[in-house]
Amino acid sequence: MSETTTASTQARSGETRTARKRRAILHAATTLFLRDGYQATSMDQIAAAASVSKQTVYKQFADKQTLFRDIVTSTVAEVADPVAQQVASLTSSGDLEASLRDLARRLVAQVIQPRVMQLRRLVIAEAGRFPDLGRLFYQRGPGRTIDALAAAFESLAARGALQLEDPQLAAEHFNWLVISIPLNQVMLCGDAELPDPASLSHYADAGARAFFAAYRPN
Amino acid sequence: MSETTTASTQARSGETRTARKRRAILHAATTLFLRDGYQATSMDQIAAAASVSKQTVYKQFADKQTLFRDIVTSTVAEVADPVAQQVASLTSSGDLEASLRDLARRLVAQVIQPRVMQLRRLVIAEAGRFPDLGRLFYQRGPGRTIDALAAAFESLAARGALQLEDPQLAAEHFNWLVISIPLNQVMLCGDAELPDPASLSHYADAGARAFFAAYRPN
Amino acid sequence: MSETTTASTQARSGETRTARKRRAILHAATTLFLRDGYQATSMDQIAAAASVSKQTVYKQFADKQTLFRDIVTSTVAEVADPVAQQVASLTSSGDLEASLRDLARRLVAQVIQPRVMQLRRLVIAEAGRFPDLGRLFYQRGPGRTIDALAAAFESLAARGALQLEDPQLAAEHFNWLVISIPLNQVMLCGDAELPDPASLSHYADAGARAFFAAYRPN
Amino acid sequence: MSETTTASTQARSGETRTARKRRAILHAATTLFLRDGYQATSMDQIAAAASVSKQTVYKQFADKQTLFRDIVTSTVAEVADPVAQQVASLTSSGDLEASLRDLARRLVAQVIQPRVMQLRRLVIAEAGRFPDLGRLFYQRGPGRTIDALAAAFESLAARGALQLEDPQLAAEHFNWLVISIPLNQVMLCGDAELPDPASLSHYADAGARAFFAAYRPN
DNA sequence: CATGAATGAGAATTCATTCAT
DNA sequence: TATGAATGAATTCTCATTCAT
Repeated sequence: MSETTTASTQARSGETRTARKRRAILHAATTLFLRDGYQATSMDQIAAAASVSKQTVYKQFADKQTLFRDIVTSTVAEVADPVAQQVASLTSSGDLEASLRDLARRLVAQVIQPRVMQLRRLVIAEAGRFPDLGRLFYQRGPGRTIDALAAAFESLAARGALQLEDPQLAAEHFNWLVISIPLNQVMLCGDAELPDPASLSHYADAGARAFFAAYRPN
Repeated sequence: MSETTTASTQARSGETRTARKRRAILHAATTLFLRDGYQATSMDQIAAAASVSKQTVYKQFADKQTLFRDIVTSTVAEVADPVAQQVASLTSSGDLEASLRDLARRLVAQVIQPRVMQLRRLVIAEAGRFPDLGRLFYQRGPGRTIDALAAAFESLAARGALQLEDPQLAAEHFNWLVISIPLNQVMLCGDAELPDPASLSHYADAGARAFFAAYRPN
Repeated sequence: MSETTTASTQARSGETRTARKRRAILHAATTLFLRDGYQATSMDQIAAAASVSKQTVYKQFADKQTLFRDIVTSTVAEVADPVAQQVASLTSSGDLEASLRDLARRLVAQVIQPRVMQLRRLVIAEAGRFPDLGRLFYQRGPGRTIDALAAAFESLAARGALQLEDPQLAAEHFNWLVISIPLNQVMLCGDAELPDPASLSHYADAGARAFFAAYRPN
Repeated sequence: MSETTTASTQARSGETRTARKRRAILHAATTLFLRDGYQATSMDQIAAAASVSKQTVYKQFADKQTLFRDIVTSTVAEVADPVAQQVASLTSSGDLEASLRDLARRLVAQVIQPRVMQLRRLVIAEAGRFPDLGRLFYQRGPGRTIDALAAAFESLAARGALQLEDPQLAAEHFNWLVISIPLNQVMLCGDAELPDPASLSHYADAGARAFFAAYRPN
């Protein structure tokens, strides 16, 4: 007799009312935190945006910090760099430089997403108060990408497709060479400064080309 | 009535009492803003830390935002990359790669300074509420460095010491190749993660080397 | 629908589910009220501690005050001084002073019980808001003991075993002489100050002895 | 040019406005805490009763606990048993029993004061949350009286005016014999039950008499 | 001018109590 | 009947800003 219809917040069948409310809270809080930051977002706003009473929020999340942690953690997981898997497809067969350019484009596209950008800003802004969240973001984001790149580069080097001594270092170089330009621009100058897709591709290509020029065999 | 001057408000030598207080306020506010951020710093704290009444603060600065702008602006100026000038010393004479390494080390040392780091974090955190400050930081910081580098690289390329098409792009590559690794680590993982000087030099050297490998003639 | 009864709410043997829940609520609330006081105990806590929904609590007890009254009343009854009955065993035969000492020890042991102590504190703390409960505690606790003592003392005096004019007054003297020292210590200094059993016996003996010295014949 | 007239809260000459406000806060808070207890008194009420803004309260007292501690501490000092000094006047010359009765009356009068009574209730009610305050009250109140009595009794015993082994114990006995009856009555049954002055004197006399009967020489 | 007080609001969190399911 | 959500207010404490002295 419960949990049917009347649906307001994209009711999913099989979801208890409580779970639905919880999701609404998470949704609202995520939006607000990402947009306005931790301190500028109030629990009142969150409750209102979720169309839920403040009590319900506090029933589900012990306090603001807990809610924040939950949100950042799950958002990190959500936007966790799926590029890592595509790195594996880097093979020595074919045109490696072209493959690197392709990978670079994906990487830039991934990192430049508004969600990811906002999350990065949020995490940097609160690094003082939530140091663990910054580390988490780093490990699941850039860290993971770099690790995957390092593994791929090592195997490419073993096959003579790249020439390098320290795969981890090369991976770092690739990563930042490719994403730093737009990343820092948007980071500091705001989303208004978001470069157009063409520029993004250009940055990606140029980064990949520079990397390959530095690390190609001979 | 003190200040032992000719009854005018403008003391001949030294500073007016007013000016001294203003400086005290700026000093205190800078410390607090950099350490705790904009929102977590209260006007009460600032007044207390400056040993000044709140009214005095409001006499000198219309409101909190104005004070914040003033502080960020002047701190940006204060830490504005002095590396730019040293870039000019890059000549084709002698070992260019060694010169690049040297420059890279200075660049890293500059960027990794706590003051600069805190300012960057602050500016990123408030990018939403003070978009102009982010832009300012970018232009006076990385922007200026990159412009100087671009000019230097162009002249080096003209003399055949480097091979490149787009000096601006090469400058960006050099800059981020050199500073991105420690920058992002500290940015996200907190000052606790600050790499030791040896690592910093290592990152600088490796960045410079990679850059030169990518952009050397032939 | 469980309870395996004749579909009525009144189970034949044992307890109704309702009754069991009621007992659980009373148990939980008693513990919490005694430990934390009236104001510091929330209905939420009570419901949680009783593993019952808040609604169930409100079904059984109109409101917090009612629940509190019920609890204090029943706890008073529960710990109601069983010493009173033992007072009757005071006879003129044998060593009266020894009997008084024995009675004194029982009295101290009774009063110093954590449950009784907490209840006394609770009742004193809320004397302003629930004046009747304080009176109730007094009558069923010290009052009853004193009345019993008065009766016993009167009969002892009639038989010449004690010398006194006002039995009620003598009873009060005995009671407080015996329990006041540890009572006030613990009351004001907290349960941490609880004297060891040896001290308690000592206080009891000394009180009884002083009483007998004051009220013995001739 | 400041601090003259306009006086609202019994302005004392030579008192700064701040000090006057501070006193108003202490006065209001004392009244409310004593009447309603710690938890039932809100900072809003206090500010309102003191005709002062909440900010002013928080400027003077870090938080509610601090204010509470200050108030209890100073109230304890204020009502600190001045009987102690009068105890010294107990001499062996003259009618000792009469002197004891006189002292007893003063003791009862002291203890039964509404202020003292309320303070005792308050301290007992909050013994769990502020254990130090209970101890403080005990030491400065009953403790001090008892110590003074013990000293006096010891000297009286040395001169043969009393017969006792343990002066401290005798002092406790005197103290509680004299004050326990009205103390516990009022404590538990509320100020409504306050015995009339005649009864109080009667209790005092009876207590003193019983004490002397128990501890008189021979 | 500069100090302390005031303002007026808003933050996080909790509570007793009552609907709706 | 019993559960979770809602209500609506209260609590402690803080803030940016402005008077009054």
